[in-house]
Amino acid sequence: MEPKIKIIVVDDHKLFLEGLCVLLSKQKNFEVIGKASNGKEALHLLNSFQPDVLIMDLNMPIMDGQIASEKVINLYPFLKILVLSMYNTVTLNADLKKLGIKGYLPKDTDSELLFSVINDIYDGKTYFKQPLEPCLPKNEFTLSDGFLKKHNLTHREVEILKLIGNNFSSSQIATKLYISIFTVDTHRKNMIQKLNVDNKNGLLNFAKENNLS
Amino acid sequence: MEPKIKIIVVDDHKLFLEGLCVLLSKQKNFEVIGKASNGKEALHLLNSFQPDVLIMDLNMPIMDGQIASEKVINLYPFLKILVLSMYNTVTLNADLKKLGIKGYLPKDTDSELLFSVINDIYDGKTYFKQPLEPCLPKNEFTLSDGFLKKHNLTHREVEILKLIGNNFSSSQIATKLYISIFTVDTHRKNMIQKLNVDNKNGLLNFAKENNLS
DNA sequence: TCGTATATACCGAGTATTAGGTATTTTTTT
DNA sequence: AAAAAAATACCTAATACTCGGTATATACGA
Repeated sequence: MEPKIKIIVVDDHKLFLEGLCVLLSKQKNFEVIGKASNGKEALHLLNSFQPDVLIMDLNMPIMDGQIASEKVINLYPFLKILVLSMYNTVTLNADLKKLGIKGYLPKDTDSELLFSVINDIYDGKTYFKQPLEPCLPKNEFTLSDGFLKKHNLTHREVEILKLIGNNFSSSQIATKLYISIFTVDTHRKNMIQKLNVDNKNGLLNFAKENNLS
Repeated sequence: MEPKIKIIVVDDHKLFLEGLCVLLSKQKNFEVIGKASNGKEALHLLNSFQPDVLIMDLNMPIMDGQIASEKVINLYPFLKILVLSMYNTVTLNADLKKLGIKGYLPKDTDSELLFSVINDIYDGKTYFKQPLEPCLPKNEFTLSDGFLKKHNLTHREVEILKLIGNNFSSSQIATKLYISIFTVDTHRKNMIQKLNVDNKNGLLNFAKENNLS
């Protein structure tokens, strides 16, 4: 029997951390030798334990995953790091590659893919999941009428809300939708009232929290 | 031996979903009888299986957790729903209570608390974790110098960035920090350049993605 | 068909942000 | 002590957002 792949997992969401560890431990060729809730704890752990693969969440308090990864790589250049994250931007993958990280996966992948990527990385390969910008345009289809009713929004308003969430200005939105800037302003104004937020930033937050961007 | 508590888990992050299910299954008085990746799937599942407790994520694509919960409660008024979420706002708990949901927990709680809350809810109690606004002020202490260096930001800039992330206007920030609005503008301008974002909204996004708010 | 909801467009006045600067003081580092 | 970095303050002009309105055409349901 070949030796098990030794893994340390770092994530601040404790439920996710524990769940993931159990999931990995159930695989017969993986062994979770440690877990940490933030970058600092992870560095501490690495003083005592040397894993083959380090699974690291980005977006953690105390010490951000990217910074922690940087430090880890400086200290242990041959340690293979797999990054998990919720957000994915166009430049993120490039940044991670430059850092010397061996792989990236979004948090909504299924476990089978995770397992195979861990094996691949252990074997010296790399794997970077591409962000799917053009795919999943979050069109009308995915928006239930329930969502509209719940927030008392109309289709057109949500359409504009998405554009606001994607950081377009009123005049840009007006151009894009072939309507007057006054109309865009009106819709924005109405949404601010309906959603009970203070200003455009509130709409931006709402869009982000409801995955409208 | 008393009967096990039957549970269905709904979450779009597949890794989290699988991990959580395994975690729950390992407890001897829980039995996971189903899992779903969105509200629609959950409603489908409930046609065939009746759990004692439904664990539901908010913030899902296809069908949002809150809407799904509403529908579920209409169909099965006696089903106990426990909501998990990453974001927590002041009004969220109130909304959930009004809906008839039995409990709320943030996603970074540890498993022990989750287990005990599931038991409590099963026993007819409710549990709503209070949002901790004043706590965790994300002060200078939690911000590593690494973070500053990585993004080439200064302490003062991050201080202002946090306030921008918390939706304060330049003039409000100026008042709060006892400095001129011009100074705030300068810092904002510099950060927009340093972080390579388009405008204030970009800063808002950056703040949000880096947990600065 | 009649009302309601929706989408559209406009006005004015005030406030905020943005993109170019320049420039001084304070703090930190060498 | 000198140099570099950080924080401070100011200017102008353009653009964007906000809040108080009003108003019309169109689509949709009872």
